[in-house]
Amino acid sequence: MNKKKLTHSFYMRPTKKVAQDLLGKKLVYRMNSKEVISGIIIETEAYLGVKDPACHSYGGKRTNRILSMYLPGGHCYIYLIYGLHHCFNVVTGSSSQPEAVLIRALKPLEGVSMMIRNRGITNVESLTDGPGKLCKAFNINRELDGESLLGDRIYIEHYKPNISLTYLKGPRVGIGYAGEAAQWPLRYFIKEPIS
DNA sequence: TGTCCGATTGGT
DNA sequence: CCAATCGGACAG
Repeated sequence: MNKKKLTHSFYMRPTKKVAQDLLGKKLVYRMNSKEVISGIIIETEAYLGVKDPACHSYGGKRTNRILSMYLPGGHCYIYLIYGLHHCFNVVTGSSSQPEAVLIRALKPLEGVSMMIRNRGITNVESLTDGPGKLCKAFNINRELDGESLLGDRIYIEHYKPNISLTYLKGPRVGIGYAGEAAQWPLRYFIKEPIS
């Protein structure tokens, strides 16, 4: 099961399903031929496209920033938020459905020393426990926007945790402007600890 | 061209 | 609680 890259068909499924199923999977970033950074996905959020007031593509919006959302499932959608932090998303569904899954938190696995360097902190607990934090730890930025997750530079693998996982869900974070949609239980997370 | 503001974070 | 920090989005 491990070391098996998720395929195109995985990402083409309904966004909520992908968001939940990404929990416990392993995000791998190969900075170059030698250096590998990876972590287990422990928190995600689904963004449901044109019908979702919290989604950047709400109402069919199609601006330069969000063009990657209009790629087929299995691509990266990365944008800068608050002029300070990057957010990493996994594009889902067909190109006519501009939907994505935000990766909100990881449990660091490989390349921890590099994450510590990238983040400028030593506390491993808070290395990748937020969408902006994990991008900084992985040194991910908009240069990877639109990149395929089926290639060798960045991808997601199956992963077999050593313990059974407890799956939870709740309202998404930081989208108070979205009205009713702010209550939709589209945030998925795993109860710690994971090994 | 001008103004407003955000799928966050870190420090007070 | 609040500042940081900047580019996207949209109004004019």
